[in-house]
Amino acid sequence: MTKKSTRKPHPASSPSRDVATEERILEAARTVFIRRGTAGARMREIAQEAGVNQALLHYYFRSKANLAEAVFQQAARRLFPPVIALLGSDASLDEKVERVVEHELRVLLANPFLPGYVLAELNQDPDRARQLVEAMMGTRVEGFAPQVFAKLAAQIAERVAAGTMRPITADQFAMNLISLCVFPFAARPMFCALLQLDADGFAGMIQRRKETLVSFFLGALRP
Amino acid sequence: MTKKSTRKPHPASSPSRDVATEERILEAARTVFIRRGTAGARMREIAQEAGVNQALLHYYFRSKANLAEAVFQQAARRLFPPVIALLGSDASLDEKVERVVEHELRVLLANPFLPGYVLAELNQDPDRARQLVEAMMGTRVEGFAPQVFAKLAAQIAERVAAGTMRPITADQFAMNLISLCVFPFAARPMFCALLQLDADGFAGMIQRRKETLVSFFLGALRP
DNA sequence: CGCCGGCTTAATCAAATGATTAAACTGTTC
DNA sequence: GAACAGTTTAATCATTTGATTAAGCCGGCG
Repeated sequence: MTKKSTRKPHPASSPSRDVATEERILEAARTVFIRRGTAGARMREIAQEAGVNQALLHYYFRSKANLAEAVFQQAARRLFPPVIALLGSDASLDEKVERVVEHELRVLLANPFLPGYVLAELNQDPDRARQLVEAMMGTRVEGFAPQVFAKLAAQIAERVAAGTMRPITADQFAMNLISLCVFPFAARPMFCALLQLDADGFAGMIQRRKETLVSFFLGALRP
Repeated sequence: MTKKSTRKPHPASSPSRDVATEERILEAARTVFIRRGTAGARMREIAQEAGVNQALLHYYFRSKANLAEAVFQQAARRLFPPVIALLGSDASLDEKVERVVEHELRVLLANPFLPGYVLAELNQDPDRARQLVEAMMGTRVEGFAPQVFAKLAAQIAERVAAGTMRPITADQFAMNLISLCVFPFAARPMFCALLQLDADGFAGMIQRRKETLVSFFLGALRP
């Protein structure tokens, strides 16, 4: 069903598959892997979710491990490069804080299960850490981590010297900012249980958080 | 081996097992479940880790699900009640911040993989949320969440009225504090990859964090 | 001793699961 | 429209895995 009437001729390319089907499989794999984790996901469930036969998963991706890696790298590429780019940009520190908070809460509110999935994968499979950096190599996030932190440190030093900020290392600066943005999503089931929130209640709480988090963080940096 | 020479007679108790063996199994189960996650853990690996036969796992615990739940509830009981008790105590807000940070970083430094494991479980199995509150019922954490947050809110309102603190809801106060303490551990593989740290480097970074986190957090609350 | 009951093990089972195979289908080309 | 190449499917395989079974072990007690 949903067959493409216009099919590109692939004269000499290696086995070139139906890109729409491949995307449908990836979409289903995202859903199932994010819901169950890689170890808990079943190829049959992914096939059913995609509305195709199980053998097709192996036709497009060779193995479960390949499919899982594709999903993970895609998730990692969505989560990390934008933040690193923001932190490494030329904006002022205040602007960076504001933009990172705004960007993170907006993106994570639209994908509330991404952080839990990515963190679980990173914790359960030692190889995921390597795949993480590998996923970011392809994104040409100019400079990558070291330069970003060097730049952050320089900005901080400048403002500390000017007396408009209390000293903090770039590492701790970034870690605090990311923690405050991401952890509520990673620990979403915990907070929902403790504060007795449903999905809407959680979203509302994050909305209120948007208002307060920037001033909280900037307030902590005052001298 | 390591047979108990003194064995208690268990006249009318339900099948009472060798408590030392049971503890060895639980210890092994902790290790494997925390390392691989429940879905990724194998009963055979747990048995080998404990140095016993696989059938013994089923003799002491009926099923993998039972064993996994025992490990999870134990981990949850170690992580949550102390923090809730600290937050609900009679100490001042400043003292609470200081004590929570000190307690969390110390406990998590000794068990760096607990947060990742617990969060992964909560995200991958919807039933874990119920088991979480169930685990905390048994600990008689006087008052439980609602009272704790009510008390926090009262303390905050008092200091806000006195002009010594900027307003913040008790929810956000607690969420910020927990996020800053726990997230670096939950995202440990991520930070280790991004900052190129090994286990020692990570521990050192947390040590430095101990010095700065309290003043960072209290600084954010200044009016 | 001899047997009794709880503990432990080796061996095995049945179901689940990732992967493969061979056949059927579909649109394209000549 | 017949042959062809890429795509999709139903059926099946081999392995893994949680769970069970039946027999062995070991100390205590009569």
